[in-house]
Amino acid sequence: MEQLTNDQKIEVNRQMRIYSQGVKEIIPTEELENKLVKSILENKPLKIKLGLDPSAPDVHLGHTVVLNKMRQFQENGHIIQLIIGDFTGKIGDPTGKSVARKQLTDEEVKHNANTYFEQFAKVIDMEKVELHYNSKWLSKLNFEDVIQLAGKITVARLLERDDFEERIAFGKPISLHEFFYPLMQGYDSVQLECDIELGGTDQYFNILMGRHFQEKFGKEKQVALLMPLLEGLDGVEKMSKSKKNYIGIDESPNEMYGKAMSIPDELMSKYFDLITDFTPEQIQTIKEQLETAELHPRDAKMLLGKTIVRMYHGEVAAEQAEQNFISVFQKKAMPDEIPVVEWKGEGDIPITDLLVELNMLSSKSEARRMIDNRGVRVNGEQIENSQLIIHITDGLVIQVGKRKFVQLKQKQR
RNA sequence: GGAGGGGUAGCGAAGUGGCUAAACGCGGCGGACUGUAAAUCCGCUCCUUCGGGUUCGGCGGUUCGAAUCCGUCCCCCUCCA
Repeated sequence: MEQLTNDQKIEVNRQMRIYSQGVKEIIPTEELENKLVKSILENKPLKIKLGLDPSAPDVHLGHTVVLNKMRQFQENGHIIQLIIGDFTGKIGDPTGKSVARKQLTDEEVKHNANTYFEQFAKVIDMEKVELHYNSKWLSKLNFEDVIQLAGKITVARLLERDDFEERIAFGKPISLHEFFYPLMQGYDSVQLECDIELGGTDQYFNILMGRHFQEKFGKEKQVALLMPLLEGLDGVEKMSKSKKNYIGIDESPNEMYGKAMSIPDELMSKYFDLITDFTPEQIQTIKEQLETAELHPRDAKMLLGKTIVRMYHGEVAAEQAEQNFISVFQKKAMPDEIPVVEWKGEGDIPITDLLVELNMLSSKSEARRMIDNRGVRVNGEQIENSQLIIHITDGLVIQVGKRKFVQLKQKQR
């Protein structure tokens, strides 16, 4: 810090402030500062690593927590290194559940990677990203290399990982190959000489492995920058595709808005913190108003919903989504836009068959139950008889539950 | 290599020959209330042409009848070496 001019000091502090925002943990903070100093003195951008699992390409708001942070680095001229874990993906991150992971073909990996990129482009500048596939170096290691790598870490150290600890405590199996996941991920950092690795707090262990192995290989250690995990719509579990508690950044404005409205109240400020583009001051104000009950939680949520839609679909879509929500869910009107399904058959059909054929429900039994539970409406009218035969007419609106609507359009012949 | 324990619905967990399509809890879904929040209450939670059909790790057998008994295979855990 001493060798810096005043302006440069200010710059370091400015960046430090930005990067610390919303972060759960920086390990260690001083090193991040040192790296920034060095970067400025040598006029050399820092390399920021983000590892990606190639098997689940749907990008949701949970991912944007990290992506937003990436963008901040990018905006200050640092380099993002995206690593597609095509090799690692074959092993499977230890999750306790995925015992054997499906082996992806090269095409699938490519396709998934592209899906990521298209969606990432909504948050970061993909033109300026450095792209790597870790099979490039990992697939070249022979058994001896692997043993040597394994020799640089102790079993006790590996067992510290929460997930392993837990599984041992509960008598759950751990396959040996799972131990290699952190090794490989750590080796990636060695290869790419990463300065900083970003990730969710669930990546704590893996990211620290990067530091460990860099040191063992005589490289400068990377700084771990851990973002909080964003709980999904259920308010309990981490947002994830498999839990179906996510808001995808590709989803339609109405879906996004609606889902935002079902987020538990307690999570409001966290969402504002982590996934909106508001300034810290704006967020602070919202938090205070929520606390003093000046702002109704529902209204805060509407603002959140509108903001999310705006970020991914623009101002106009945001306004429309809000209007749609108000009319459909607050005033219980029909939505403006109902998915239209062409219907080739004509005449009469049992209601249960219709629901299944429209893919609104998965079996006739389910349809029958749904009707018995008063969850089905046709043209706004609640159906009470599951034996009902429906006469198809053009424009018929079928509703299942509160959210699922379909409008029939008779096919012209 | 040896000894023991275990595999039941999305998950946890009862059930050890018919009354079991399988208790109970969680989760999920629908309804009421509301703010598509929380809490609460009610209902549903394998398929079905409503006759029945297919389910309890896989396969085969015993039996009028099997999640339950027998054989075999697969998988998991614990302890000993």
